[in-house]
Amino acid sequence: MRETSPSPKRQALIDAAIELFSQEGFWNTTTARIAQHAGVATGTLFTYFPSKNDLIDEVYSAIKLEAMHSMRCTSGLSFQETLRLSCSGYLSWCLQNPEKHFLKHQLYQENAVSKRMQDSLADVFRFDDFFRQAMSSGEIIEQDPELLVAMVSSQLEVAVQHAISKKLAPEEVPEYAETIFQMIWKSIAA
Amino acid sequence: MRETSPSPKRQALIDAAIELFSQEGFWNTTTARIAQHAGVATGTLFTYFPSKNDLIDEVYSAIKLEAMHSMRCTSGLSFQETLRLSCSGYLSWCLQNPEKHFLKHQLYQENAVSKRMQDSLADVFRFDDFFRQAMSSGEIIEQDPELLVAMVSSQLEVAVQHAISKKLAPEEVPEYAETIFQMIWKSIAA
Amino acid sequence: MRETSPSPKRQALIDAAIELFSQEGFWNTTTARIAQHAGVATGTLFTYFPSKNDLIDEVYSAIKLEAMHSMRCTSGLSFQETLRLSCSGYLSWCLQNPEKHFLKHQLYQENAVSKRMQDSLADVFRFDDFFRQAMSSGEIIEQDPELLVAMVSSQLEVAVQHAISKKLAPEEVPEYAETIFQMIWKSIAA
Amino acid sequence: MRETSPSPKRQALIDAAIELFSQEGFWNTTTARIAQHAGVATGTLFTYFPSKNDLIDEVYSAIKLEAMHSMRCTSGLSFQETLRLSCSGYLSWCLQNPEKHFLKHQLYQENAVSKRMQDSLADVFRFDDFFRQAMSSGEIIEQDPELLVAMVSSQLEVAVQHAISKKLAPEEVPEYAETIFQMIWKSIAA
DNA sequence: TATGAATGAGAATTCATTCAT
DNA sequence: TATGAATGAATTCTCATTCAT
Repeated sequence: MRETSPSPKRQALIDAAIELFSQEGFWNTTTARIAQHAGVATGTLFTYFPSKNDLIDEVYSAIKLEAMHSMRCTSGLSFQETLRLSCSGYLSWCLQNPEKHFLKHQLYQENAVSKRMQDSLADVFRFDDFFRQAMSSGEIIEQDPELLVAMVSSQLEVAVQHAISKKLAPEEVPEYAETIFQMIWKSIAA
Repeated sequence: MRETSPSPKRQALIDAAIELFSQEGFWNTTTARIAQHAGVATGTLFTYFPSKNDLIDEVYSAIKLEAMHSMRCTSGLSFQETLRLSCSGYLSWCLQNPEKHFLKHQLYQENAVSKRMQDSLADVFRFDDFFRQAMSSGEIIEQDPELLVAMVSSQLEVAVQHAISKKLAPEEVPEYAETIFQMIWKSIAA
Repeated sequence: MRETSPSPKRQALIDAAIELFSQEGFWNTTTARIAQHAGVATGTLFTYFPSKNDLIDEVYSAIKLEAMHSMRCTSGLSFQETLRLSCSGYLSWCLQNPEKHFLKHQLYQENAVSKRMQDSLADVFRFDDFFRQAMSSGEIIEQDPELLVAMVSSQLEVAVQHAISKKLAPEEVPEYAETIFQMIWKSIAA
Repeated sequence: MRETSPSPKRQALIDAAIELFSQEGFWNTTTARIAQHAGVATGTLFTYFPSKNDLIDEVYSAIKLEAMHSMRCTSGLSFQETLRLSCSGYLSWCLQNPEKHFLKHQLYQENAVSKRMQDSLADVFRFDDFFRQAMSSGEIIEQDPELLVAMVSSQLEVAVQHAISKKLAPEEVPEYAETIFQMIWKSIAA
């Protein structure tokens, strides 16, 4: 099902960057190490990415897109049900890709991602619209949608972090996800 | 009530570091600039802090202590009331010290703070014990106390961030704090 | 009368190099840009020129030859008349090809041209012989012919530079050329 | 008679730069080599000069000032006499400092010197004013003073170059200087 | 011949840290 | 203690040149 990747070296560089950034942190990872880890020459990195910062943008974008994809769910469901599935979908993805989850958080917090890339990604996912709708239909409390989105996101992040640090077994995830969802839902339900 | 600080230069360095780190980011601030901003010679920084990382630990510790102090409240109150006061106290402090709040978050996320310092601070504030108690008295849901503490903390962080970005006026804070507390409380109340 | 050029790509590369070198300077122009500007692949440059330095030699040679050609004049004239025509011819050519004139000077001064190429070109134009003759016939002062040639050349260069910086109009050129020639002639006339 | 130099390392760096630039050319000399040649660490160069370009400006300025100094002569003399002394003074200096003379020319031609520095030096020596005066008193031909200055300068440069390449003996210099002056004078005398 | 992705040896510059004063 | 010039390893990025296709 995978499309022929546009450039194996480019992908190798992104993969290497993800691995090293999440292991050593972004500022402690040199472009030389990334290239080496990707099995290419130092200069090759710069054939694909004009600068280290551009590489970071691409890494962040790639992870963010993948993460967002994990929350996509069938339409036609109620807001509550959609949110439930989104939460559990995201939780599962994070637990299967802990280093990506960590790195996404990290890059964002470190302000390593360019404003340009942040804006371009923000335009793609309009969660606040989704919440606004639920608000007008009286399902959730009346609050700034942006605040609610941020609240829910951060609760999810904490839940992920906790599950990782507790080394939650796969079979425990569904129940854990439901517990978390209940906490989240109680905090925003009308 | 303040004790005579052990060394004005040491404090000047910490203050300069806080200001510059929060303005330019930790990795973009050189020790030379910190010293200069503190009005001392470059070498002097190293008479007080063995390395840049030690300075960061001290900076983090100083901010964290101050932040924690803002949540201290009179004993003899119920858990709910204590939490309510803690939340509003912390929110107020953050809104009055946005750059410190920001920096605390930043340093923590960037893994710039040494494990040693993190552990030593965690020992000082035993929030989980506090939550454990409330749990056994049936006031809040049965969940890993660590998870609950993390959840509540992160919800507070989001609330702060949102208030800052929305430039909340001082007179609006009490009501905002209560709203936030309600959301938090609903998510953990038994 | 022009022979079919041995290779259009080779010529395109030389032309592109002339344009870019004179615009950005030799050391700031990469072989990749030259190739791109010439509409060929980066590697192609090296099928025609073993190295960047060889390209420079060729560029210099091409310009020098063209410049020298502008001074060729009908035989049978007196030394003075020949020199007068040479001066005005060279001046005209320079003013019509300011970037080539500039580049020729530049490459020469920067020692970018190989000794090999410099010698090989010096062999082609035997100006000193021409001056030596005039010297023995008593038309010009007794001095090392090499010195006189260099003097006259440099005076011409200055005249060109000045005309360019003053943006001399085409109709003013003949009079200017004559003025310059008078100065030159006075300095070497017996 | 020498004043205590403001910084021996700074001077050592300038001296090393002069030597290496004139031997290998500016673009082929790395900052590392300059530092090494000056007997200091690589980083030290940048304590004294913010960038390689700033070092070049300083080198050029130092040489230019020294060269100009060689032309200073007692006032109260006629224009012709002043020019004669200037020419011979400059010639002597160049022959005693061939590598500085060469480098000055080189840096100027390569456009390695910043416009800022060129302008600041041009303001110091107002040769054109000097020529303008002689022109109004009828001593030299009526021409753009800038052109005359450039002409005379370039004739001198050629004379220097020639003397160096011919390895003129010191005792031959006075006579050579006079010959050159005669050629120059004839070309501009009224 | 022609291509252009890949190479990797440098290059300029930075900066935490040292140390003689 | 305090200083700040000096250090030099480390970093990002460049670019002439190669070579498999």
